[in-house]
Amino acid sequence: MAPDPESAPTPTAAKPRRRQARGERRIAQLLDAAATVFTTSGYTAATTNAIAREAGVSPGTLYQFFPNKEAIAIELGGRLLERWRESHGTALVAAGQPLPLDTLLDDVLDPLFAFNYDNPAFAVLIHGHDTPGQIAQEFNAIHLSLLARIEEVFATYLPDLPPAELSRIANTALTIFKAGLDLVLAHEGEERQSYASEIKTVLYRYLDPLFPEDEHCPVAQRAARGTP
Amino acid sequence: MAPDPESAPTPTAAKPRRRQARGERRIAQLLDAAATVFTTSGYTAATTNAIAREAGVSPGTLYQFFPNKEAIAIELGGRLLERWRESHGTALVAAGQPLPLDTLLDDVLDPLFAFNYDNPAFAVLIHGHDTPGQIAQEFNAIHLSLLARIEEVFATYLPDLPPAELSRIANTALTIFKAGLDLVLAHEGEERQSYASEIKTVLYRYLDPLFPEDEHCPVAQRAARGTP
Amino acid sequence: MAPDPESAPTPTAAKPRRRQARGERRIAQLLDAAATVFTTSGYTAATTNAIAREAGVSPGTLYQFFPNKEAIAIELGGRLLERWRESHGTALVAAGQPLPLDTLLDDVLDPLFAFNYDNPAFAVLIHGHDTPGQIAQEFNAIHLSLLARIEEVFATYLPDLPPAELSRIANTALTIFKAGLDLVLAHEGEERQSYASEIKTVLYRYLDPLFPEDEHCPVAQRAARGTP
Amino acid sequence: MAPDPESAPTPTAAKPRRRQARGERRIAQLLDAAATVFTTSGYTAATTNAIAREAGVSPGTLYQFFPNKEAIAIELGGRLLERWRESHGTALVAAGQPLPLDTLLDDVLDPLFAFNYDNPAFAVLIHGHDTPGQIAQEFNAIHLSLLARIEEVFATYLPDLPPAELSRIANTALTIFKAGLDLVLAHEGEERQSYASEIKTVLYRYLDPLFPEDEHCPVAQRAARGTP
DNA sequence: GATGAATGAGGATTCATTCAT
DNA sequence: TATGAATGAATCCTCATTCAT
Repeated sequence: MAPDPESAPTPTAAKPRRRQARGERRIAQLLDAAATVFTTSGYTAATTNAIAREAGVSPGTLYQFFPNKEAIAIELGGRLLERWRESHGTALVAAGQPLPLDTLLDDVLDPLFAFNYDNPAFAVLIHGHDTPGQIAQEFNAIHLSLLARIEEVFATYLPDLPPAELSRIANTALTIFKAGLDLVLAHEGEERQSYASEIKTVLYRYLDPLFPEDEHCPVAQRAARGTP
Repeated sequence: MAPDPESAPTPTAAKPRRRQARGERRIAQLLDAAATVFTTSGYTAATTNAIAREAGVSPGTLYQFFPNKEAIAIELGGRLLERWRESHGTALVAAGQPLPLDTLLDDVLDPLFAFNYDNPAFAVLIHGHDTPGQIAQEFNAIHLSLLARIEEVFATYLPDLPPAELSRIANTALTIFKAGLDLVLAHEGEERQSYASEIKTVLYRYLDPLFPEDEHCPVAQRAARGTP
Repeated sequence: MAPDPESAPTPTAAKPRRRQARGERRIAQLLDAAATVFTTSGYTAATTNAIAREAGVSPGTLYQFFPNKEAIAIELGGRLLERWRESHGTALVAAGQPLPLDTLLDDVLDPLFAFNYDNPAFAVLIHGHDTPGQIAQEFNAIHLSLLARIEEVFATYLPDLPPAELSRIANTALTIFKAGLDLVLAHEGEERQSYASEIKTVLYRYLDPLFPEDEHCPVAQRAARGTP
Repeated sequence: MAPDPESAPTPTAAKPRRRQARGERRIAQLLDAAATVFTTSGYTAATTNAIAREAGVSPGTLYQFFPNKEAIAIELGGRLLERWRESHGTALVAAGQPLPLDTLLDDVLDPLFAFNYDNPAFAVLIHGHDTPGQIAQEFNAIHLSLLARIEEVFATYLPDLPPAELSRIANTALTIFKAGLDLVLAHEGEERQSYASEIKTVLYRYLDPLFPEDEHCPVAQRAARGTP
């Protein structure tokens, strides 16, 4: 049993910092466990008891930090998204000038793939096959924020495209990426690399004709992508 | 649309079989109900009671025809696949000569999209996000058979490609199609048409560079696809 | 009678364990309930809901402590066996010198009968008419261990008997005892005593001719048994 | 509800013979099936559907002849008892003069064992471990009728015994026989024979001291039984 | 009579969630 | 806070029994 050093009913308002800290640790612990369990079983089949067990705490403790199963998934998704943003997400916006498409794809997708290798729960949650009603909603929001980012980037390249089309292209690209990610994650080692390349090729060939010809993109390079 | 055999008791024809008739009708009814429920909730979250209720029968009746939930999904998947094969599945093999890629894509994907508009459960099942163990197995088999078909077709165009690459390309194409299908099904009316086109464009641009230049494929047509 | 730990919250002693305490109490409670229900309905017809109800808890609580109905029966059987061993089981081995048969029978059977008066579930489980597969296995193990003990004792009296015969005799004696036990338990008061005597007589007369004549067993005593 | 076969409002008394005949065949079929299933699974675990299937008829048909599961067991038990009586049951009463005990035991038990080899369902039903309430009652009746027969026989040998004791002895003997039967049936071939002998020995030694010494029973023979 | 479909209450078991300690 | 016991509705599935044909 974990000894509770805080249990003394001292009427003095004692160090709330400590509490927060421990709470945060617990939450992280629980979210890690949730990530594992969701990845293994999917959202619906995952049980809160399994998550608590995986986290090494009792079910009661879990509910001390999350009001219900849904909230765990939402918080986990949010944190993963945030983690992503913190580490690589700004790269493609920070870049002052437009990059050539293939560079752009490498710059964006390589870390995104890498991130998902390390955080497979992200794919599980963001996909949202499975996740019922309310949750889907919540993750749709995340989806939409990704979408918005993509549109933003595309818009810098294609400022004249009608918004509807821009949206459709972004949506299509994101969809291809998400599906491709599953494909990539479903393989290991060299195969995985090959599939990652393949997905980038798909996106390159899909998007290339849309992008304006510019000097940032050497012909040789494009040709290489175009006919492997 | 699935014909409702329960509807009007037309006094015309249909007499020869008696005993099994009611049962067959019930099975169809149950599978229709299952399709609805699976589409709405996904496999894991779907309950056999919900399926029975949707079919307007008692749970016991359901179990008279199916040993368990899994069997329902498998039978439903099998029937949908069969229905598909009966109606359009042979088209792409029946074609004597190789078609130009865009025609091929239209010929194959248009009916496939159309079929999935009418049978949204197919997408749910074939995707198999969610579906546990044994089922995944079962549908993996369907997936693999589709894959084999695609490889077969591609092989007629690209006889010199190393098998591993052929397999990867087929897998990638199928993945794009399946993901695209979800995207398409997620929209209605004109939007849906636009997305269907978009997916065909993705696949066209992905596959076109792989396909040999030949007279079946007029330059003008390809150009149109290449830069819309 | 099983002591009821739930009864009066005597402020004396019993404090060292807290957490597990309630659980242990529940388990005992559930096993008591199971004993009652198994005795009343037999294993197959007993329902876990009935056991839970009898124990005054919800079905969920039962499953917090036992994975399934089988486990309850096995645990109950194990505990009863253990309880038996703790209280009287060693008597017949502890006895340094071979006793005369009638003393032996009294020493062994009287407490065994008494134990079964208080724990009628033991007979239900040990008999295993009814209990399907895995359970039967489990209780067969108990049966075999009893058998081994009996053979052991008989062997000290009859070291020259061929093992096959020894085994058959032990098996027969145990069978008679078990059947007799049912007979005894089916009666009350004086009748019960008479039947208990009768069973001992049966066993005495069955085994006596096998046992060597020795001075431990006065003729008079034997004659009394031999012709009542 | 059990259909009343007499209910058809046909004013003409039409060939009831044929109907009866077919019905009897069905009933026999069903009872055979029931015997098999009860023997395999015990009464509680046996299902009417399983019985119908084993009989090669539909569940509906079963219920055309029996109002419920219980009735099947009762009828089966009754028929087996009757079959027993018809074939050997009268032997021991028909015998004008009292036989020596060992002859009597051979005469009675050998065919009884043989009968049970061929009709293992008899043991299952008569034992009535398992069988709930009402049924047990019913089979208790059969048990009592057997008991009465035994008492009757014993009474011819021991006319002076107080009825209570007579009853107890008969009950004990029957109990030993039933338990012994299980033991015997649980073995095959030579083992089975050995156990059958052993049970007869048990009964012989139990009953012998009760029976009056008489010239029907040669000393040599008795000695053989007494100390094998 | 026979069939097989239909029923629905009930049984084992699970799981999100709450509560006493 | 942490614990783990408690809950009970909901799940999947079974089975005795009934009903339409």
